[in-house]
Amino acid sequence: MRIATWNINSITARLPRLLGWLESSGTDALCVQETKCTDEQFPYDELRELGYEAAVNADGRWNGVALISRVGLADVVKGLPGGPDYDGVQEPRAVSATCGPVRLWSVYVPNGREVGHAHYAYKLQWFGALRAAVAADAAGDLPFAVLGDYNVAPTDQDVWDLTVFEGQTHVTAPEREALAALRGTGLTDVVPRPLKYDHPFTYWDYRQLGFPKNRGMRIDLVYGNAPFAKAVSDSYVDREERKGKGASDHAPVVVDLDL
DNA sequence: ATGCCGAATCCGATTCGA
Repeated sequence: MRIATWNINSITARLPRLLGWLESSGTDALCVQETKCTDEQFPYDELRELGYEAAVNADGRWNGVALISRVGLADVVKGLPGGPDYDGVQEPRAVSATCGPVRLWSVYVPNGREVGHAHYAYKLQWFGALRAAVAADAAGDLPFAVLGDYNVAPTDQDVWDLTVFEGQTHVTAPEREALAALRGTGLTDVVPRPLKYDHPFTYWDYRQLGFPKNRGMRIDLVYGNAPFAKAVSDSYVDREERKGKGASDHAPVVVDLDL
């Protein structure tokens, strides 16, 4: 089966591309982030016409995640159990479900904004809650993976120029330690192959020719447990989807599984 | 050609993103 994760930066603005990409890629289950819509605005009907059902956790103009599947959606959980509030609100940043033989999470980790900002503390708290919530499944015998926009570059090689990010979020030690702690539950970073250049960036800023100059970051990650990682036959970043007018600033990360 | 930021919202300046 083929699964993927994609920060689509508004499912409304991206709907033609989303529908076209689902068909052309033959993806069975897709994790999406930044739907930027309410549940009422979510394009359930258009997806159903292509044979997909969706589990959605979205409440308006910011954030929002979904699982889109044509191989089943069972035991849906909306939200991050035990997750922290921000400004007194539980933001829609997680949804999980069992899609055929594999249990998947779609996550949109808080950005953090600036080191020392309340949003940065919230980001680290959110990682702690995620670790606790997935620990049992990560150590389990069934294929399991947490996919999404982690808003952290795991290594120095995962940003196009480290000097640009000095003192910024996404590369700090506490954020990387939070990722390492998450892996410590039994998850492996399934690193995709790039379709061009030497590093599998997944995000390129819209501004200043970020994509043509390959000024990217690898922040969209697939963290799978041992049964999941063992089943991976291929993985790549579909940078073709980042091209042209009407692209998201993130490209889909595709994973093929012998399941 | 991969091309100089884009999306949602109290309709247009503001907020957010990484």
